[in-house]
Amino acid sequence: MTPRGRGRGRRKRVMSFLQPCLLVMLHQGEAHGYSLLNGLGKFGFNLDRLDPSLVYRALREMEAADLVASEWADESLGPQRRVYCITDEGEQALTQWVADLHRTRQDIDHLLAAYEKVTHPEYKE
Amino acid sequence: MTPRGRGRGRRKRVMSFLQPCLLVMLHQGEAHGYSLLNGLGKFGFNLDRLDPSLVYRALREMEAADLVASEWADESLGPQRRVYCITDEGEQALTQWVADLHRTRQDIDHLLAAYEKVTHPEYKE
DNA sequence: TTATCTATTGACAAATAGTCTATAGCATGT
DNA sequence: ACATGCTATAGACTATTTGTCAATAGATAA
Repeated sequence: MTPRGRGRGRRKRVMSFLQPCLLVMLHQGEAHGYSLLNGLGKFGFNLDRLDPSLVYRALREMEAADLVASEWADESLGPQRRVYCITDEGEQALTQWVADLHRTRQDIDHLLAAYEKVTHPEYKE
Repeated sequence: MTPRGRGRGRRKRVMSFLQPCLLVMLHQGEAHGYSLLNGLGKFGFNLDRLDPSLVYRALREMEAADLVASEWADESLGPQRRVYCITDEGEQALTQWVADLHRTRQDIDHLLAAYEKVTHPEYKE
């Protein structure tokens, strides 16, 4: 039966990272949902487990927040596809995301350092 | 009135990071909830906005998952405090967390690199 | 015409996170 | 004695975020 090979795995951080990844891709140039979905592979997502609806939903949410804008592309080739591009507000939001991610990175480093300090103690006063 | 200075801010990543931080602290040595709460400041948490109940809940959840164990300490000084220590299973889980965080760190680096590549293009073919 | 791939959407359920309030012992000041 | 405040923990309830599933629909290949 193979009921959609997706899902069925344990839950993982997805959304927390999904939106910024999409924004970065749109920052690089406009694209439609399906191509963005496939592009996520490069950002560490496992495409076999990633439900497309998450991506489309994220795009719609970002559009509602005016971070992206979209319109139907009528190339009369294949099904209709909605093409997204990033807005000025989206670029600003992305700048924020980037700053946040830098901070998150530092926090992670700090945590890893705290862990490794106890695991491999060089000195003990 | 000052209705508890906490909360009232916008939502932030908290829990996703809370459990590993607590585990790392317990990896360093046993402690009770309140001291762990205060220790979170070193991991980038804003203690004024962090609701203690999140910490206690996280501890209870980790105990339910056998990652930590606790007992009441009866020092007859101040209110009863529950002292937690990490279990073997908790250490294993922490190892996992650490590996995950390394991966997350790489993913963030990748994303930041992708962003900065377009922001400051050196070459354009 | 049936199946498959691209493409998008909507409804719903589960998990996670956040807020507020309650409890209770002890310490300090008045 | 009493109010206030700090340490310490717990519970209920809400909101938000994630994850799953199923539906729709055009195009293309068998």
